[in-house]
Amino acid sequence: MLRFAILELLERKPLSGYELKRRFQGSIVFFWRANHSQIYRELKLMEKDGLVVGSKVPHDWRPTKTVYAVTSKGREALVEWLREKPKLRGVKDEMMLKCFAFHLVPPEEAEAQLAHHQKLHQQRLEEYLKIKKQLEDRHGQLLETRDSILFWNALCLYQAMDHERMYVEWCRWAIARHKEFSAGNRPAARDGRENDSHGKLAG
Amino acid sequence: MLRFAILELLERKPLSGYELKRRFQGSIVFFWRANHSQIYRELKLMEKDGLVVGSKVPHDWRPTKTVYAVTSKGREALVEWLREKPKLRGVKDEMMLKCFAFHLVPPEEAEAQLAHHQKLHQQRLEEYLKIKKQLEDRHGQLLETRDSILFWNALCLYQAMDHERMYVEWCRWAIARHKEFSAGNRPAARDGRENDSHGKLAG
DNA sequence: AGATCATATGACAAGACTGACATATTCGAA
DNA sequence: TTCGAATATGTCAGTCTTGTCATATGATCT
Repeated sequence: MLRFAILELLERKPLSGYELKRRFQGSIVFFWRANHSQIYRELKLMEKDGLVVGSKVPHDWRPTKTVYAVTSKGREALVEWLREKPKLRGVKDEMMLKCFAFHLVPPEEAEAQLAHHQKLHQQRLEEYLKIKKQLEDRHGQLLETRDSILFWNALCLYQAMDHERMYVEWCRWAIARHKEFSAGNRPAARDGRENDSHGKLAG
Repeated sequence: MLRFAILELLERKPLSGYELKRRFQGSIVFFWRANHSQIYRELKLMEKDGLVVGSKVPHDWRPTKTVYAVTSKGREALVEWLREKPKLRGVKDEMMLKCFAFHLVPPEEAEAQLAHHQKLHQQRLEEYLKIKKQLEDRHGQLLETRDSILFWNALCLYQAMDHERMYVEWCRWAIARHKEFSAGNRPAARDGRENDSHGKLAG
């Protein structure tokens, strides 16, 4: 899995392990991440498998780096993988796992955790918006591009933003429901429910 | 991580490894999953750590099973974990990782994959709706419950549904954008964009 | 009679991932 | 001049996770 993420980036431009790590930050982080120890190890394995070749690039100052480029074998492996039907993999979400047992903690704490999580996702959303803005400044309206790399990149970015937005909204909604629950209110909130997301969507 | 998922379920009711696996299917699958080999191994480790105790329960027919119950130490560990602030973990999404490099495959194939993925998420959403319906048949309107276990359960279920809905919508939207892109259209679609999710939300 | 399904448990290999430790250089700031 | 930050690379231990193979039993279907 990780090796395909690496191949995708190297296919655009040969990079060293360190540069690769930085590229992850700016694009693939949306849906994949890895730390440097993982990346360096994987690069060596991939070289052994003939998917990439490394070449040493000396520097005046700074340590010599090894820049990796995709081989034709690597490119084939990447395309082959891209054409496979992806299977639907399960979500793993620590916050939700906790939420599932929040009846075991004091209600204020549960609510504080929801609020905290909302903030984290909000922040992440804002980072993504910043990245979007940068791309737009450089390339204009993303969806009007003729560049297929940029086009798919944009779709991915939108997906990542949708995800964060959904999460933020859910947190907000959950906190409101929880307040009602704690107060023991039933009917007062009912009229309002038609106007929030779950009133519309959950039917 | 897995051990807390297990503790959450055992805290409600002592279960054998096999039953635990089945419980995962019905509730925690929304945001965590594990196969049986993982569960059995973890249960043994947890018993060694004193978080659970197993007791053999013989059967007339069927092999004897070992039912595990949470110890007070296990319960403490669970609550302690629940009260920690959860850190925001990165998403890992194979489909999106592929999407990022879809410029390398023929456009029809990319689109077919999006459509296929949309269907998978649609199906998952329908499963969740079925589960929701079952819960409602048994307990009435979920958000009006006085049962805190059920309440949090419902919030989690709604989150899972929101997630699937978001994904389905994004796939639909992405396919439409991609058709425009392939056709080389720019302006024709512009008026319509104000009415779809990204016209509204991405600003 | 034979096949298959559901219950019930486990071993094992391989891969993925985290986090801490370790090292070396150069630049710029305090 | 000392400190930290950025560049650049690696090891290692331990954990988590996946997937496959293996083994039983009894029930039910054909």
